[in-house]
Amino acid sequence: MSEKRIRVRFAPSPTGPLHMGGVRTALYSYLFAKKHGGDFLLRIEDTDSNRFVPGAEEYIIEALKWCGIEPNEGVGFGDGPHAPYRQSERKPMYLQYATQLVNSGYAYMAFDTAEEMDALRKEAEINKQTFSYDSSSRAKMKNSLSMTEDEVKAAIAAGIPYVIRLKVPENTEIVIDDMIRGKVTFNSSTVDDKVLLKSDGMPTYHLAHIVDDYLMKITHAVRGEEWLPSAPAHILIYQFLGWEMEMPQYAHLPLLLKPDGNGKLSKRDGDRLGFPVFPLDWVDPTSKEQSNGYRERGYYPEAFVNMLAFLGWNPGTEQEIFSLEELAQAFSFDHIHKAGAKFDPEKAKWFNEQYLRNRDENVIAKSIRSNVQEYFQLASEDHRLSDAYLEKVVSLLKPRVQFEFEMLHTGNYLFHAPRSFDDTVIAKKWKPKFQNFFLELKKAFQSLEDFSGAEIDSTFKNAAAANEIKPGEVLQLFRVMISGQGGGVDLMGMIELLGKAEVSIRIDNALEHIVR
RNA sequence: GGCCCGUUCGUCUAGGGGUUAGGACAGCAGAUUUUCAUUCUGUAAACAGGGGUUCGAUUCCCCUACGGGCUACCA
Repeated sequence: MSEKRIRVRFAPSPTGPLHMGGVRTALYSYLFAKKHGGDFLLRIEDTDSNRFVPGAEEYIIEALKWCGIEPNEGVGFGDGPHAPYRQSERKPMYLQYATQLVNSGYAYMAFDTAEEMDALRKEAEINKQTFSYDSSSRAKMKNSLSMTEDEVKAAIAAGIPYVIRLKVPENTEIVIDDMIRGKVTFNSSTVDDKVLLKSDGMPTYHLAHIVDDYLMKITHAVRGEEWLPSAPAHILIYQFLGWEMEMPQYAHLPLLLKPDGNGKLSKRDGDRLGFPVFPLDWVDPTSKEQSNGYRERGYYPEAFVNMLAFLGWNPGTEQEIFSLEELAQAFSFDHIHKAGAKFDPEKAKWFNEQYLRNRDENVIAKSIRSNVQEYFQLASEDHRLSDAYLEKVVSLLKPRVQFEFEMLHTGNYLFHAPRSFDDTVIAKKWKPKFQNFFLELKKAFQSLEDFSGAEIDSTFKNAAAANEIKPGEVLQLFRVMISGQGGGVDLMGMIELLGKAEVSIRIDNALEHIVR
């Protein structure tokens, strides 16, 4: 094996927001590079000006940053020795290699118009066939192979637009050694003469990614399975350019499938089933259509990345929670599952829950403070915004939620007195004699010096005994009086947190509601 | 249609010629929590089908079925 430094690139097209499948491709590329102490770079493949979407490139960069999948080279990450990293800015380089291929007889110029091509495709369709521009048909087409030298010169002189096509040989075996699938064999007769350079002078993906991978000294090319059918053409290009020894190793990743039914995961599935398909929120600049992001839906980036890593890969052990560094240590293409993975939104939530549980209470408290203030409209000096108060809130609520933002509405009664009461509980449990009990309890609370959970608990039990009441009779009732709800966080903990004064007020309020 | 890839519990997956086919999510049941949630315990649940090869195939080979991808001057 060579001692070449491992270099892996992520090369998306700025045609819209980065799909979670794209993030996974970036993640695996990144992990592989990190595992081997190599480089990870971001290249923007913007060779199709028609599909360019403003803001998409910025979105890609921001999404990678949010995930912690940071390239050490490339667009948005300080460029590097192989700048520029945007293909539109590398246009002259591609022409050079396309010309080289034509001159060496491995490619040719084709003058066929879009209309002519469409007509041929339609005709083939009628006969239930597919038109293919290849060794079987190119002699009948208008190209530098079928035309005389003079005709070609005349066409160029007349300014007739042309493309450069790869001249794929007939009936030869092409084998690709994929890192995930092993050896895959194709017959060159099933590969069409792909366009290498478009009539506007821009390269297609086929030429561009190869020139760039070669120039940027890429050692491993990770991409989606949808590229496997064109891989033989890519191998041919490497051979024809004389770069066979420098060809990166390809890894074709399985696809991400929709949770229900069949087919690959799309934005529509997210809308339909209510889960995000993109890392960040996105608004389409022309249609104004909105797409939900994991970030805005309250996912921790660590949880999102961890979840994504396990969609098609496993560490070979039973450990499921991995930091990015641990993932990089454990990662290997050997453990990538070959079949597509159906995405499970429930498991995604579970991952977030795990990260929430493991997060320090004071960290969460700091994180939710401004949201709490806004949500409950608290003055900034309100004691409920203090570290101490918020940390207790978090410790009470943490086992009950999967996302930080859920704490606000799940635990709303920790921030304000109940505005309504669960009357079904009251109707079922209330007895007139309880009124006196709760008044006594309130007094007992007020005389308590140490208003702590244990003290509160024993005070409660003593008061009940004094009134010949079993604690079970009034416990849920008490909860409803304090929180308005029949269920919720630990009652004594809640009372301790709320404090003497607030609890007294709430008892009075509740009594007024019940007895009135 | 053609070419290519794939197929283990509902889902993500481990395993790999001889296993009680393991784990996780979701489900169900019980314990604990005088609530709910948490936690714990238990439980149900899978090798697509057919042929080979073999003493023995879920595992290797072939065929079929099913699923997916590609079949653009898009990536």
